[in-house]
Amino acid sequence: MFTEEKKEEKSLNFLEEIVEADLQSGKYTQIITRFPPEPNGYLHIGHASSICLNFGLTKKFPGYTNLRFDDTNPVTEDTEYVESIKNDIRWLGFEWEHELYASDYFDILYNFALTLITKGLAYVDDSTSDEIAALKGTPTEPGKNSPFRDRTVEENLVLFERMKNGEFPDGSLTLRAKIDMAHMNMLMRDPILYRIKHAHHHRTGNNWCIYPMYDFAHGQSDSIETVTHSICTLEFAPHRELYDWIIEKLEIYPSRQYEFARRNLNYTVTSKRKLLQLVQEGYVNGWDDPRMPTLSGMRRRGYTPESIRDFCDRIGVARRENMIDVGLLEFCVREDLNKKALRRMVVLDPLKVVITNFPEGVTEMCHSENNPEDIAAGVREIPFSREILIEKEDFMEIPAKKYFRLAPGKMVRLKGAYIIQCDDFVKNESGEITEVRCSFIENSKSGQDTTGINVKGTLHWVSAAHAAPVEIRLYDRLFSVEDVSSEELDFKEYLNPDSLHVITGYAEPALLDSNPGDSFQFLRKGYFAADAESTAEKPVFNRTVTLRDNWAKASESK
RNA sequence: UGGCCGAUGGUGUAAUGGUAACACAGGACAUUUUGGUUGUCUUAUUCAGGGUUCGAGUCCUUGUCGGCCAACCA
Repeated sequence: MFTEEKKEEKSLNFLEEIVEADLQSGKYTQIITRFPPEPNGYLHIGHASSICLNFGLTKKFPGYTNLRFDDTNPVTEDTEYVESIKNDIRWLGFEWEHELYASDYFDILYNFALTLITKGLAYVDDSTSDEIAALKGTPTEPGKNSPFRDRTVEENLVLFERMKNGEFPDGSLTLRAKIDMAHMNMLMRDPILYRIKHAHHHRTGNNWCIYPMYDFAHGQSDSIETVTHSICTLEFAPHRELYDWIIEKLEIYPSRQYEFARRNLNYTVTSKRKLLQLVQEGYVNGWDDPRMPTLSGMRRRGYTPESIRDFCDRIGVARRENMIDVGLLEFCVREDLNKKALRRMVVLDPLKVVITNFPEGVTEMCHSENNPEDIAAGVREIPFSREILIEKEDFMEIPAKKYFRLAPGKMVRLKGAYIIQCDDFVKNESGEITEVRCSFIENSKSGQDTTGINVKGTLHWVSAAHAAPVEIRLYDRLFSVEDVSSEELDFKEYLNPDSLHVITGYAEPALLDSNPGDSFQFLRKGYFAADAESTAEKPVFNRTVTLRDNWAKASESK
């Protein structure tokens, strides 16, 4: 018997095509990519895409990927971020070849600047920031030369050295490339290469008071590392001309830049500035708040690395603007957790049910599979007794059409236990149903049912006497509009007021056997992960995502 | 009135001059001791006009629409 391996050949994305062509033409025998975060914030779902792209390329083709921190702006950067970034990349499932820092190249970069000055391709400018802006021109008007543009090489060398030595205050002088103030590409109008910042750097301390700009650090860092394919987002496309110019004038290793469109998720913000604001102004409880689209937040929420990688894989990569439905991300995590998560019964909004024909004070053990998708996960014991708890929404005094849960006279299966029939119910003075009275059907116990009765509905339940109260945090999307950037008001105006509800749930005893980070499927309710701070004394579960719910969908549309 | 980059179902990605495919979302049915899962079916004159060609989503051209570019941020 032959089991034919019919692996559907997935077509290459445009970056893979470029790499494959470069490999086939013999331009390279191996490729080198890099993931270049600035350590000024936590990694988010958008970064995951870039990580999967860069590391994915060298997984598919010969070569390796470096982690390089783009730490050229000391005032916003911090080692806290360095650590979280490394942790998140590893959690996602990737390992870099070398851990590198642009700041390691400050000496080399300084010498590159000297080379440019010596070649008459860079000059020290005394202009203020406003003056530089004023002479820059606009996209439709050419700029004008700075009055300091024609200093001699010697003068520039001396001034640049004095800049480095700390003889000038912040913002007083800059080093600029001498290119063309009338260039169509604004970035080529004598871009600033170095600026003065008397600031403490997280790695170089107070060794430097001049720091290179992105354009004078990124391309050269790529070149120093002989990165073959430097992949970045579309907004850097105009920088490519400058990237190439610097490499050409410095006559260094010609790394090449390729751009892809950043991935946008609806109902989500991934701007570092906005995320920082949410954290600093207390709209969320830190970078790892489970509502945050940060990798640390998603981890705490219960997202698995596999599901995030699968998501990145499914959305692909291209060069056009996009808005991806967050529902796809939810689909990915459901699909992964469906295979892995152990099932447990937890009642979130309890209603007491008394089984009137079941003896008082007796506990009977029932059994249920831990995961119907995975027989190897085994079965567990669940105590059953005279008083149980079910969800309020699982009983209706006057059942709606096609409602096949509990209602007067109706029968339902209690998952893993007996079929019960509703005989009566009790209301309080305000008309609220406080108790449902049922009788269980003899010989209908799960696994040994000889009654032949076919019921439409199966409910999750928990024995009242054995129920363990657990804190449950119900999360919903953080924003109530698809795209805050296309709305008129400040993005915080669109925060979803219902993004978090904390309730007490009543769990079957088996749930208590869990550790922080463990994921479970609460039957019929969704996937939940034990919070990082969950303890045996105070168990806390975060809802990762609800289950698909066709009944809720159908009732909504009515 | 500038330059650069884009445009394929509701969404995302394919089709590399030769039958518009896959996934998600939506809809229908079946299965089910989770209204979960699973299975089947279903949803597009490829932004518009013109051109090249036996043949165009793909090449050329014009237009329209969208994004990006004037931080001592990355």
